[in-house]
Amino acid sequence: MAVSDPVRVRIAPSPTGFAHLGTASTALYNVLFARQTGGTFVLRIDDTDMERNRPEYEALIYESLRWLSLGWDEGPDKGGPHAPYRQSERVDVYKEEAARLIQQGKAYRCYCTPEELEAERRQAQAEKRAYRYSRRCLTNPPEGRSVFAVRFKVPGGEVTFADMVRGEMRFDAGLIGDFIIVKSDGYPTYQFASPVDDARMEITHVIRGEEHLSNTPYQLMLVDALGYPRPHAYAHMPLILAHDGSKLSKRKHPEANLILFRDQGYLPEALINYLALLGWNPGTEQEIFSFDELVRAFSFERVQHGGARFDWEKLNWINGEYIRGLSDEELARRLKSFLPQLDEDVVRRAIPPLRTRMYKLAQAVDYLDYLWTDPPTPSLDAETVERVKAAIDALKDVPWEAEAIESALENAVASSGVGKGKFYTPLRDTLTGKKVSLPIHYTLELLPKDEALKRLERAA
RNA sequence: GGCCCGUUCGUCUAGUGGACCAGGACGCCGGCCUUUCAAGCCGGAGAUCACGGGUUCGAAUCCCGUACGGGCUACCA
Repeated sequence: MAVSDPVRVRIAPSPTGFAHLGTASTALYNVLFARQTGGTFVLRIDDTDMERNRPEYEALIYESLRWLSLGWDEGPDKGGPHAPYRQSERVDVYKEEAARLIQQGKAYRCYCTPEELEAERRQAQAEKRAYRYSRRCLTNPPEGRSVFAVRFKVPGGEVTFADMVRGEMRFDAGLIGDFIIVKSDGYPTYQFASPVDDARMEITHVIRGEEHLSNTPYQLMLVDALGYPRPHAYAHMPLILAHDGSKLSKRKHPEANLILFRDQGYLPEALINYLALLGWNPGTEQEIFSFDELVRAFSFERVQHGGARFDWEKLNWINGEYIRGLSDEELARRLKSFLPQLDEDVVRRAIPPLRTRMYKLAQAVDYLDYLWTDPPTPSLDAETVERVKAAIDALKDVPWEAEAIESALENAVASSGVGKGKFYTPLRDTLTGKKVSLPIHYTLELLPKDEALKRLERAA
């Protein structure tokens, strides 16, 4: 592959579960690099696991990536010069390549049953040696069997390659046993399909998670055996870790589901910002980055080598920063789907007191649900009831607008002989049924005047 | 077991031989503001740089070893 080739990168998620944080993170780094170099970003669906694939998971990948504005230039839904982009639709390609390898003596059929392989493995373990396939089907194939997988005959030697984050990598392929490239169901394994497609789709830079670092020599041997040019470089990005330091996985960590972030009201641009900072840093003290700033600042040299724990607290802070930075119009627009019970006008009026109080959009519900639910009427002592009555009197003839309400209330407080806290707390309780609310004048104003007065009179 | 990657405040990190008895951010604690809760502002605590050996006048920074964590080693991806 010539160095001057236009950059082509890709992600290859498998639709075996919801789209998760790791997919977003890898996609982000790929997109950043593509935008930075004027390259092309390809989405390839890696659906070679017939047991676990589900079409709805593929739809979720599209939905999640689009939500994050991590759009692709070529993919199953858009087509492109290397279609199809779904591996299940490229089985002929892999079969053809496997046949070529077999013909050239670089791969062979393996008729071993899972039980036989398991026995080999056990044996090796018992003898305390590293397990490698015995090659019995190469040297002494069994007779009369028809079910087979295809194994790559590992040539051994040393495999070296350039990693943009870790530098020159070197692996001893002598330690790698012959591995399966086509499963007995006819579908390719990841180790086979991935490098074949990368080569055929002319991927120039393979940017993926660190879990694939040790897989790279497997794939490079295949690329060489097939006679394809190798990618210019790889970049193995640090893993996102769960709180306990283990790799964030779909099974163990359902909270890594991207759709859940959207549904809780994390802003896509805030999540992107946080993800970029997890494992990479600009070398300056800047923390908040627009997408364009990320495109300009990102570089693989400044990528962390070790995994990073996902920290909700910091994400919450960044998300809050973004929420506070939104215009009233924009915030109202984004809040809409979280507050279907409210008129646009009410949402709009709620924004000034609301915006500094949320670190995620779904919290608006906690502050505003008193507007569409009827709180229980508190039972107040005689003295408190007098104050509520005073509030009603003060409010009765006031224009229903926050400032007017505030000054009317302040007058009532002044002549009540108690402080604001003591005066407002029962009002808040009566109006919302909660101990925490927006400032009392906003709490009142957002409610229709008759409804507000009704609730107060009920308690008085 | 083998191979690979990693290890700086609770967390994310700055740091590439002397300016570091280690800087920033989140979180935490205290104060101010304040009707509650936030936001904002001010201040503070918090890291013997995993450990042990080297190299060097000098090491968080270089080398070796150990420990710990993670990944891969599947007819999962």
